[in-house]
Amino acid sequence: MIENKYDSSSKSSILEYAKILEGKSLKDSCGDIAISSRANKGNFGTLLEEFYFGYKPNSNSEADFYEAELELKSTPLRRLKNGEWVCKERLVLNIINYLDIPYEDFMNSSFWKKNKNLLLVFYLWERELLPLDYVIDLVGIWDFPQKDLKIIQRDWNLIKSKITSGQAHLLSEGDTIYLGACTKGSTSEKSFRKQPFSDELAKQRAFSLKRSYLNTIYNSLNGSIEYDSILSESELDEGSFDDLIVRKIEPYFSLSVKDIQSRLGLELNQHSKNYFSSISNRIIKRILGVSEEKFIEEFEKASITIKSIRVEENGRIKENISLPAFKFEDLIEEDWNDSILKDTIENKFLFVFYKKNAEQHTLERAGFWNLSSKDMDEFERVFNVTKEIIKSGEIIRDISEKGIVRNNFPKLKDSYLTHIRPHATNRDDTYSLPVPDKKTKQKEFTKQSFWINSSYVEMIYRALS
DNA sequence: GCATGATCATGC
DNA sequence: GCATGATCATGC
Repeated sequence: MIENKYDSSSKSSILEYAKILEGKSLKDSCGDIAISSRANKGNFGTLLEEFYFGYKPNSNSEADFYEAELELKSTPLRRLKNGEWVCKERLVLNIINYLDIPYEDFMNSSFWKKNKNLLLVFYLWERELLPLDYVIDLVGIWDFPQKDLKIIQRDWNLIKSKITSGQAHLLSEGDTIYLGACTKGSTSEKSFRKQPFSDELAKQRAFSLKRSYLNTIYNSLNGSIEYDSILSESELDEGSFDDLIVRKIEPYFSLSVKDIQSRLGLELNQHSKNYFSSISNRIIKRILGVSEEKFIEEFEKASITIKSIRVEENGRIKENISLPAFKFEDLIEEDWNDSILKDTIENKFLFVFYKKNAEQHTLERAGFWNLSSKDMDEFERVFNVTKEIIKSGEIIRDISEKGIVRNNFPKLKDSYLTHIRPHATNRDDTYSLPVPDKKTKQKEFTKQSFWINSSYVEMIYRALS
């Protein structure tokens, strides 16, 4: 029915035909399929392939339009509170074949063969709508820029080397910069696979472009945001991503915050209470050579967050790191794999440590860190414990005479990695509970968040020395 | 003294 | 008005 609408051997013809989708839903574009009962069930990508492009979805190792070397991918955008649209999820590409990859090179890999050129269809996801009614916002072909490709190629090699050294079960999303090895399939036993150089079963994983990277693709196809890059293409030949960036910070090691400020010509307002956190972020941006009002391209693409930590004179770290407060109602609806929490913690962090020295702090060390697969499993465990507590409605343990409310959420001692603490303006700053508390019948509870234990941060601090 | 709960300050 | 980073207060 769609024959002759485009030339499947020509990139430009396919793109031209795909572009017609912009501003419309599949129902608009394909009309008659709306009455098909099947069409109300399929997911967006399947419907797009079958009814608009007119081919059956497949799992070939070749690209979807193999003559044109073009792989079709659709991906949802979700609206933020401020009205802006952002990518909702990572872009999942082909499955990682643990048994084959040790014998592949990047350039002849199944990954590169299939995904060299992506035809991307961004659609506006809305909870209440059927896939047929999602409006297609933007269509474009993505050719990886050389600079990105260098990073992606290294990511691919890192994933390969973990598998080659019998560590497929230890793969973790945060290991890599732009290209991830994301879990694919259910978390149940059956999604475990054999790996070639170890008897341990490993979770099935697929190559994926991180959500943050996909977001910058969307923005650059749209031409909407300006980024400042910190690594040139030639620099990338001189070392790993991590090393290159830490090397840029190194000249400032052992200088006091004040000295760095005067060296960089940064205004200082010591009296402001969040002086430290704001000044530290500004310092790192300036050291990396990025103007303050712009985003760091590589950090945005890789979703790298800067964490500035103060170290006591005796080498201890007092502060736990807070994560954004969660909504009780949202958390119980989430599966770990598509949870906001996992999304927040699975990428890399740039830790910058400032050591207290007499009355001032000096920049002591810096380095990248990401949670290991074991850490991710531990977070998943604590996440699920928390979820069950909210679901059971057994939240409050007791209330002291002074009105201090003790709860049953996981505590510092319950995990080496994370605990739950209030994160609110005051006790009355609450979110509603999906199940009223059994003891007090209250329907709301003080906002809480996951915190990363200071002892874990201390461990990072020692590891980066 | 430390763990836990409560609250503050700032900036968007 | 809220998110975020930081710090204070209470009680074991």
